Amino acid sequence: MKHQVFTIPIPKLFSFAECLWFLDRNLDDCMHEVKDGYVRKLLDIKGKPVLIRISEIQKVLQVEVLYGTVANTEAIISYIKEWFDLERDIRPFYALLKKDKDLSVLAEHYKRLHMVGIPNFFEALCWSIIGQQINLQFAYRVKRRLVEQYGQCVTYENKKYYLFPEPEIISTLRVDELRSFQLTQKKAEYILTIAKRLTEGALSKQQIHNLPTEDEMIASLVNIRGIGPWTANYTLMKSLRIMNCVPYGDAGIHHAVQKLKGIDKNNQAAIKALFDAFEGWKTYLVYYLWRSLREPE
DNA sequence: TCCCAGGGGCATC
DNA sequence: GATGCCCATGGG
Repeated sequence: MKHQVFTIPIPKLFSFAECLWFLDRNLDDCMHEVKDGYVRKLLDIKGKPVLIRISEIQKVLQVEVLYGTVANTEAIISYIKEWFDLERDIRPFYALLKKDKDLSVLAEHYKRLHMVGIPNFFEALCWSIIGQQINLQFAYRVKRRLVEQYGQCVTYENKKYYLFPEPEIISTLRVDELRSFQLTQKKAEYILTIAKRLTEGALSKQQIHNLPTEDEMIASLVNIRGIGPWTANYTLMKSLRIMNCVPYGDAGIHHAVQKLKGIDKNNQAAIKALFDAFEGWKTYLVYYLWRSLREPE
């Protein structure tokens, strides 16, 4: 059977190779597979699993539907645009980077890198809670176990591809069932509560997105147990692509500003001043600082 | 052994 | 509102 294939134009300042590098990062993320210049990922398109393969050919993204069929490709295209923050013109951000002699190297090293997001709101929340205060490799293992146990799965060429578990499924679990994935008691409770609120409709991505200001979005999220300022900012940046999110206190940011600008992690005023110079692009500065921590060197 | 990791809640003052 | 403690596991 012949696969559906279509293309998506890409903006001038966009690097698919940088997206792939970010997705791979030898961190063993179970939500996609990166190989030989392409990425495969299972999507939920109108309630049905659809496996896609994305590669770059002659300055367009080529999308191949490997499993499942779609009546029209709009839903897939809009997912990819969101995933890779594809339509954002990042030239103003580069102009700001170049103004700072210590940070201009970021523009040179990670040329045309766009933010790779987590469009699935529940996944973004769970991931940011799982990742709190533990090393990332361990966090990825916990996530993988959870996904492989409760996420919808499609097998293609003898490989398994997963959707992130639905909140409807997670909300029916008991705390001790979640704890068996090596979540702490508290984290298990947090994730369970969030799954229930999403299932009941008391919380949704759209509802948060509809709030008029970023401060109100933060306040609304922080109101939920388990979500503090760090998690709220992380989720807003990765899932809703809000552009002035800074998870202050983040260990990675501390390391990066120390390395690049010699700012001590306790010098909160200097850190705030640094970000304030990137009004409208604070999220991208966070993202590029994190990226700089994983420089192969 | 110790400290820390892409934190947050809670008690205490 | 600031501070200290707890959670829990694994890596360096």
